[in-house]
Amino acid sequence: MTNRARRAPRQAEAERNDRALLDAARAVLAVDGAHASVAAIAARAGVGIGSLYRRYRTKEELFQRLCEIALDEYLQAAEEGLAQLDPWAGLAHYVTTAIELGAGSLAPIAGTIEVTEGMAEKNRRSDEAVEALVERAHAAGVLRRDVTAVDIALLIEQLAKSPLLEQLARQGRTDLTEAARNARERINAIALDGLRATAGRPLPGHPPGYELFSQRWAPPAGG
Amino acid sequence: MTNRARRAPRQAEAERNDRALLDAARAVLAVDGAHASVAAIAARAGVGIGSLYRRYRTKEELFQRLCEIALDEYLQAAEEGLAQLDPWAGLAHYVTTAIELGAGSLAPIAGTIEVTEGMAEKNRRSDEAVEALVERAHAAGVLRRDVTAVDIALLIEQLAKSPLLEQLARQGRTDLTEAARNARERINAIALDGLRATAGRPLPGHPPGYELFSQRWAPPAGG
DNA sequence: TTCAACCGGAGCGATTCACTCCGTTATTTG
DNA sequence: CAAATAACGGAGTGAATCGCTCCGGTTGAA
Repeated sequence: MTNRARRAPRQAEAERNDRALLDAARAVLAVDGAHASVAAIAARAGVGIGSLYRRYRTKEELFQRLCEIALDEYLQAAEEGLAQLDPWAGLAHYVTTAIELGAGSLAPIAGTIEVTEGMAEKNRRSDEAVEALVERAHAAGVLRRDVTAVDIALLIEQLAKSPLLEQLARQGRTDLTEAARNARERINAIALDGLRATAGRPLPGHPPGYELFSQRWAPPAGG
Repeated sequence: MTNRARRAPRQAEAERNDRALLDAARAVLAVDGAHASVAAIAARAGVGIGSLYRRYRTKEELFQRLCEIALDEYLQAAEEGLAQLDPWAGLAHYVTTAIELGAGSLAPIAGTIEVTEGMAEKNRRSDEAVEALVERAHAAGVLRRDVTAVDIALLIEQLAKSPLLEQLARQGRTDLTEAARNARERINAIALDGLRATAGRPLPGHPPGYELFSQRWAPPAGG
């Protein structure tokens, strides 16, 4: 009956659109946060809503894909850090890269989507790599002893969101984004210096447990 | 014509409700962020929506009142800091208090409401007090020299929002809020230590200008 | 030239929002 | 105790926005 299937006539365009959608989703999430709408994402990508929904059956599916990509990049950053010879430089590389990554995509949607097995797996491997980074830095005496891997993970999450950049984007003040990015780097540097072994009095309270950090993947209320 | 007007029959209840509304608004803003709805605020206060709208003509009016109260507290924290003899302790007092204040109320609505003259005035006085705190700390040699008052203001804004606490509240995991608060204090302490004169390499880039920070009061896009 | 695959976006139902309107309740006064 | 009235609560309203569907138009390999 059906003739031998033809090849897709506009397949190249489809692939370009897929990349554009993922990039646009990151950009819109960075600005609009958790309220990012599919319409805004499609518009930013220069693509119709229909095309978005041909590739991803639901909004959640798109966000899950985005999450997996971001987790890959987290893991890669941690491994890059381990590959560096200097323990402090390695840790600093991971922290700064993770902050930049989380700001763009992961932070706003963490906890709003269902966790896939692939995400959990990548998360586990990433945690192990960070733990190794921290142990190595401790052993070298460059990281203050009262700081744990969970402290660092929470610090990254705290610094990932950028309220100032979000607001500037909302106001359309693109002329100031460069200055805001500079300011953000300075703040990140301050926080990093607070992690050095030479800096500071003992931290208050007790080291936080892992259960606290892993909550960021848990689904919202009615569970 | 009209007899001499009677006194309000339920005036005491009205005053209690006003306080409850302001407290509830803070609590809801801390959890729901910018999407906090008047219905949620009224419910949290144990008050009907009608009662809220008898006291404040619009949602914005309520938020403006909240902002003015918060700005008073900012200013008070800065003056308390100046009153302390130890320059570092004074600065640390202001920073930690401001973070706590911003987290609860101001940060989510900054930039979404019109700025009243009273707000601008309080903001100006507060800025001056912080500038004095920073100068004193610089003079005493306890604050790293490459940090400016704007850096500190932006650091406070960055640390004010608490994504972890927000998410835990959204999940109803009230059992973990104590642990989260402990973790937050540790992170704040790390950042504070990063400000000490003893800690760290020179900061990257150049000192941010005031125009960047003052943007947080600017209204959204269509201006 | 043909036609399957891909495109874009108007439109749908559901949801949520800020806000209004009005019957009810509670306290003060005589 | 009874009358008067300010403050009460929340169902209801219209507008806005959301995720998603559906379908007529467009493209380009065969």
